Amino acid sequence: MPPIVEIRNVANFAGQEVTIQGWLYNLRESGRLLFPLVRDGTGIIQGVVVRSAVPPEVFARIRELTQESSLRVTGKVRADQRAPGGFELDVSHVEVLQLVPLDRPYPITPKEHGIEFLMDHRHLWLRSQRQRAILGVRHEIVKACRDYLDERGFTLVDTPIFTPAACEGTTTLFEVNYFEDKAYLTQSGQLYNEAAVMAVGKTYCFGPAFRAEKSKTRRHLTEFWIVEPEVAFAHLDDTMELAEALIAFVVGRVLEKRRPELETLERAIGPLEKCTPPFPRLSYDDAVKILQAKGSEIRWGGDFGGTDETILSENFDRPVLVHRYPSQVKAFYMTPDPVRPELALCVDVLAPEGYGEIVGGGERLADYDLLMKRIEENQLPRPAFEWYLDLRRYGSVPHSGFGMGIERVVAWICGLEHVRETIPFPRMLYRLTP
RNA sequence: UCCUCGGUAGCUCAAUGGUAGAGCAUUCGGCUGUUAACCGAAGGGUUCCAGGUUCGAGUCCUGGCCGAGGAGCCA
Repeated sequence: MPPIVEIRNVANFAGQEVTIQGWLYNLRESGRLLFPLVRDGTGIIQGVVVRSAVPPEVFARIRELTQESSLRVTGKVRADQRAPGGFELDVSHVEVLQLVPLDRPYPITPKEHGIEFLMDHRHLWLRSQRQRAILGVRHEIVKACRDYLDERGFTLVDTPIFTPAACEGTTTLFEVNYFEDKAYLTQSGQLYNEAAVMAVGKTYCFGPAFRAEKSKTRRHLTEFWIVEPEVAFAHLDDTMELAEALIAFVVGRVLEKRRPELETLERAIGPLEKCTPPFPRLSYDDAVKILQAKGSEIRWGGDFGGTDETILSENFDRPVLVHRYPSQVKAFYMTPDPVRPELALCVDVLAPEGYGEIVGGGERLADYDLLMKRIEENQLPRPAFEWYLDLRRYGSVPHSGFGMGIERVVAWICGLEHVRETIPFPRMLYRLTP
């Protein structure tokens, strides 16, 4: 029996007989020649079937194969200049596992399709080369985040998905029945991170977050993934350095390990290669000045719109850290700047090329009285925050952290138009299936 | 939630108010090196739904449904 080989490894088997397990990607025919293209999740290889060289039933069986039929195909690996990937398979035998029926053919043909059709068939669309490349880059980004933090002494502490109240009070939450009670799907692990960090010193959580806002843009999902590191005794500058280093590490890892995927996506490498520290730092004050000079309607005290973020990031060739926003546009738990108390010790990182905010974070309020005041000002339900106040009663220390939205990072690194392609099964305002 | 655009063959799209079409896909035929192969032929329609105007509606009007792009909000 010939060995079962993954397509990505066929170069090691040149001249040998191998079996490949996969799906029919396409079939071309030219007289007494058949060219079945087989994919197996690791690559695509072109098979060559010469009518005179195989038994008639083998030729007939391959000829009637339909797109995405599952199969095992056996043949000899041969280097060939004409083949994409450099190798092709001289087929001698085929075993059909399931033949896609003629009266119900595979819906996604190797031609152009509209986004609605593709999203309705997302479960099949994932098989395409482009989507497989995105899944690979996403995996690498997630792994890079975890490797970076794990190697620096962070402990992963999982935070709950069901929560009793809003983390930030402002955004809309998904409400669910929780036996006789109401619960909400988390929008951030932030508050629980603050409890965990007092236990382990450096922590992060990595999980899904949910926002029930009716956002309808290329940057929004209702369910998205976020990595949130938190460090005890860290100040704003420390968290800015951490965000910068993490982003640079992630980009570097993708460049190192996922070149083929970036090529499939036709992603320009140059802009990614520039993403090395230090990243430019920009105060909110200066950012507003730049925006006003470029014709934005922004006034001091307001938050940036998507267009503002794009204008700002276009001034730089790498991610830009914007710090010290007015407290009024940021969450209640931000520490005020001791020099200018109307500002929060916070930072947003804007990705280059108009991809917008990928990181948001800052220094948390460590003072009990001030935090109490903020909770009251924001009319947050105090009982739900008693445990959070405990963190300021029992050995409160300065601490800082941030959240990085995985989908936006994937969209940026892959050069995608829309975050809907960055996650296997996107959840959006008008999209709950498949 | 608001603004804009769209819904016609399996897919992507055309069609001055006057016989509903093309490319691709599918089936059949041809080709011994094809690269989203190519060449020839065939089959394929509740024009999103419900009303209305008209001799006549895919086209015009009203309402609804579904989707896309953007805004606000956010990662």
